[in-house]
Amino acid sequence: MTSDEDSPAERTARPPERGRDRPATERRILEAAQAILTEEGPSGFGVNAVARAAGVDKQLIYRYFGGFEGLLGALGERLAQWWQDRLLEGAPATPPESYGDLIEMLARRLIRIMRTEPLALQCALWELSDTSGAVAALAAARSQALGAWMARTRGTLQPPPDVDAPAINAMIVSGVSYIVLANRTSGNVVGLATDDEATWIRIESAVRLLVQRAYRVA
Amino acid sequence: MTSDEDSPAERTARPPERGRDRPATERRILEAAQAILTEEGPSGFGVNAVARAAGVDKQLIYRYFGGFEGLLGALGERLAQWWQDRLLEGAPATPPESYGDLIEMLARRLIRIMRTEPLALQCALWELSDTSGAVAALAAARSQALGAWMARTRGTLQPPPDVDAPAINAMIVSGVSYIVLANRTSGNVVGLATDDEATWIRIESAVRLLVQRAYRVA
DNA sequence: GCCTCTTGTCACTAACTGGTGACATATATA
DNA sequence: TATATATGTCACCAGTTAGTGACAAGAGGC
Repeated sequence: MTSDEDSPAERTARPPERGRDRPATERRILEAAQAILTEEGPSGFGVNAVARAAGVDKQLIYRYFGGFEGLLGALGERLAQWWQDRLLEGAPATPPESYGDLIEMLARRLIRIMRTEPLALQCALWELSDTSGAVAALAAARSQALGAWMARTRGTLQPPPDVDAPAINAMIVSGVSYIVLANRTSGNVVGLATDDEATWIRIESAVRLLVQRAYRVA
Repeated sequence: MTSDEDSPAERTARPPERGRDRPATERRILEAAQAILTEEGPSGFGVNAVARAAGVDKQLIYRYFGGFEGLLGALGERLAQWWQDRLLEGAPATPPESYGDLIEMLARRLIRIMRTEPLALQCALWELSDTSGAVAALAAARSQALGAWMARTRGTLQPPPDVDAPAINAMIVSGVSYIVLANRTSGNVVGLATDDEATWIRIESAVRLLVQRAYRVA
């Protein structure tokens, strides 16, 4: 209980080292946020963790982004671009010959991205678990990226008129997403050993069979 | 700072009210755990919350179940039975006429359960998000229940020999699961407005089309 | 040189988590 | 009836979270 415990002059506030630069700091924070989400997942994502990873005081998150929600919004914009890049990279997109080919290509790309990019997995997982609606921006980003890829690649291809293409496509995309998600934690999805690489070839074949038979004109 | 603040004789330990009965208490705890999981979901599930809901000190959870993991194990056994009951209830299971009919029936039952039972949703969500492996018991319970229903209902039906039935079925079950899960938080899955009741009819039709075309002998 | 705004850091609160040791009391046993 | 054990409660621990108010110091305008 000496008098020095509350002597106000002792606050030295270690000098900020790297010069003061708000845009750079905001970028650092966003990059740290993306890294945290990638490596720790939604449950590890928070103001404290992001600030710690960015090497910055969390107060700045409140000042620059308006708190948790604002940070999520900014991250959403960043991830929208990220999704577009991931979808477009890889094979040079040889034009599909049928609507079924188009959806099959989409499914293959989705499998590749979700299996190789942890960030994609964590985003999907976050969208499923969040109830506050704050993560809606992330879901919108991915949905928009998928739509853009479709519009860009489909050309003039049309599904057979008697098939409910949106519903079929939702089932395909959802099925792929769920299998990859479940593989992250269990290695056995619905009786399929997803830790075996051969299983993924079977899954791609199953997708091919489902899509081609669904969209074949009867 | 009077002397009564640490006088040891003041610990009165309010009388336990309801008589001491370990089996009953264990049941109370498990019921509370199930209720918490149903209403709050995985993120709200914890020793403190369960003890609070059960009106019991959390110390008993450690004594009777050996902590968090043990509680999960016991809850898993309870939920295995729960899944079997949910799968068997409802329509009296008119025997399917084809393997496709069988899978279609399974998908319909799964949609009904996941849409009407929050507990089913939260279980699926928990399985996807847990990384510690502690929730594996829950996944095993559901998987086993699905398998039992299949074995019980399929009779002698066989899929066409040239189709990879396990992979196809995994895609169907996964697709249905993901769509219902995503509907919980967003109301718009992959461009489908899942908050509209008519959409679910479209989804069931899509499942029917996918399954019947996949399992029709070519 | 002085003054103001911005950038950054520190220190704290209140609430929560999983987990543990000590205590009180009802019940069964000797 | 005395004693041991099982059951239940309380109080705390160290660690975490989201969020806020106060302070220090660089940067630019006058």
